[in-house]
Amino acid sequence: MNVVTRFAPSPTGFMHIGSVRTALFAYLFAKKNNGTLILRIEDTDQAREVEGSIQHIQDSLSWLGIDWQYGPEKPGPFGSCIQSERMDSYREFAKKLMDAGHAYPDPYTPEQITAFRETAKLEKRPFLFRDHRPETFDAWDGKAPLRFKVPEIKRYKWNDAVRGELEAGEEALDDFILMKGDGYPTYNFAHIVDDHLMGVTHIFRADEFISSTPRFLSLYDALGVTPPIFVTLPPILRDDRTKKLGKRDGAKDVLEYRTEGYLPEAIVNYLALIGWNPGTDEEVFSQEDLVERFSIDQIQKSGGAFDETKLKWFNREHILRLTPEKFLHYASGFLSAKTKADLKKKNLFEKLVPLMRERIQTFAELKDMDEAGEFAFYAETPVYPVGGLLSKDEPDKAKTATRLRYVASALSALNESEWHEQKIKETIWPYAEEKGRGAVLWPFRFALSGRSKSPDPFIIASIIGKKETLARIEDAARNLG
RNA sequence: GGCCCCAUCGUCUAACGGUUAGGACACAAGCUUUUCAAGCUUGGAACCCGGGUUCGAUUCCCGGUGGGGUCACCA
Repeated sequence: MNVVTRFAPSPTGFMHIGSVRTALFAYLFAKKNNGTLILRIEDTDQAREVEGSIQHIQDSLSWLGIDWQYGPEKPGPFGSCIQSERMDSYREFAKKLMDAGHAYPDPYTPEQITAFRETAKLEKRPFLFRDHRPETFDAWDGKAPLRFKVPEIKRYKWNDAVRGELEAGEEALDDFILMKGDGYPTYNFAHIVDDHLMGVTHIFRADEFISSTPRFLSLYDALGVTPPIFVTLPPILRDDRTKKLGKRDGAKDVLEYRTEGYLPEAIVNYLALIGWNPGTDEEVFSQEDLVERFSIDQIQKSGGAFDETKLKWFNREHILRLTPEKFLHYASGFLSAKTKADLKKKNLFEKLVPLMRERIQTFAELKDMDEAGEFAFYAETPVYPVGGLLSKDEPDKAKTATRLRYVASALSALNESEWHEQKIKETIWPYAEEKGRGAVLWPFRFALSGRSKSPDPFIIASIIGKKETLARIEDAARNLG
């Protein structure tokens, strides 16, 4: 089968984690099967439309590496991928239904409908548009709301690729609106027409649509169209599991994760594992791995919570896998211009990659570290209180100065080719063992960094170089008197 | 409330009738080459409840409970 999937957001704002996951699964499945992914914009509710959303949605998907064959700027053989530009199709199908006796113009005003609903509410029963259907009706003028004349109130059973046999009943069926008073189709109608016209074979959707499936099915029946395969995804819950993740309660714009220093591959990796698993213990995947392994029958039925802590762990795993060049590229976006310039001037930027990499989970942490001055001492001689050099083990100034002078003289014996972390460590270690690690290593490290918390002295020394290392140590010893 | 869906450690999950119920995140302790990270080792931690079916149920069936969803001229 030639697979065609679609992701069909409404342009009502940004994309959150939940909608991204739906898009991702549709993408993975299409890609895996050399199929087609259509990005369809469902903009039939003018009131809710938010300016710029279409671009924002595309930016989000692109950032995540999710690409599509047909979209807002790439019409398909079926025409535009934006519903507001497909009005002719909806009118045509509406007319077809009307002519076949499956639809009729709504004779009531919105006020009357509201009154019906109020009555139902007072009688504590759900409002369904059933016994309000007029005996006879005029031809459709194309302006009045058009209602579907549901052929039969019955129980529907269908098969879902994830959930298996599902059923829902008559309670969901009534003469629902096909075309609204403003001339636009409803979602219920438009998505069915489009999926049909676009040849969609698999609908990846959230599970909130299960309960309205009987409506869709009754419409497919009336249209004489075979429904696509439903692939219903489990919900993503808030981290407290109290409800489905949604824009209303805190779900944020997925692009915010970019600002916060997350890698798109980490987001994709983590999201793929909420509601799907490869059937093995492996967890860290590249996008290519995911495409290769993805399959519908490993999709989960039950909902899963979105846990940002685990996302951070995935982010770290992917940061660890970045090439130094890529790491630097991302890091550049989070370091101050001054820090970058200082480090580059002394040729230290590349040397710091392993150090930076092992200390962060998100790139935003690099920004925090930078602002806290945790990189400044590499390029600039640190200024610090002399007392900081004294360790708990060795509070005596004169003795600390002696230790430092010994370290300096031992290191000065090394030539440039020996100036690397391992050799520096070997040179100092026996002395540190003899005099007490704290008594030697603490002042050594503090002399180089001027900070009570920093990477170890050997790595710092190897980064800033022999000359600078000796200068800093001698300076420290001199200040101690 | 009616209807629908779901149910394994705190969280994400493995198991497709027989396992000491596995892994990962998180957490705790210990180790490690001063500190901060990282790393390593170890540890605690789950089959929602009740009935069936079966030689045997976490697994299959039914009921309950709990959670989620849905009842628009929104999608």
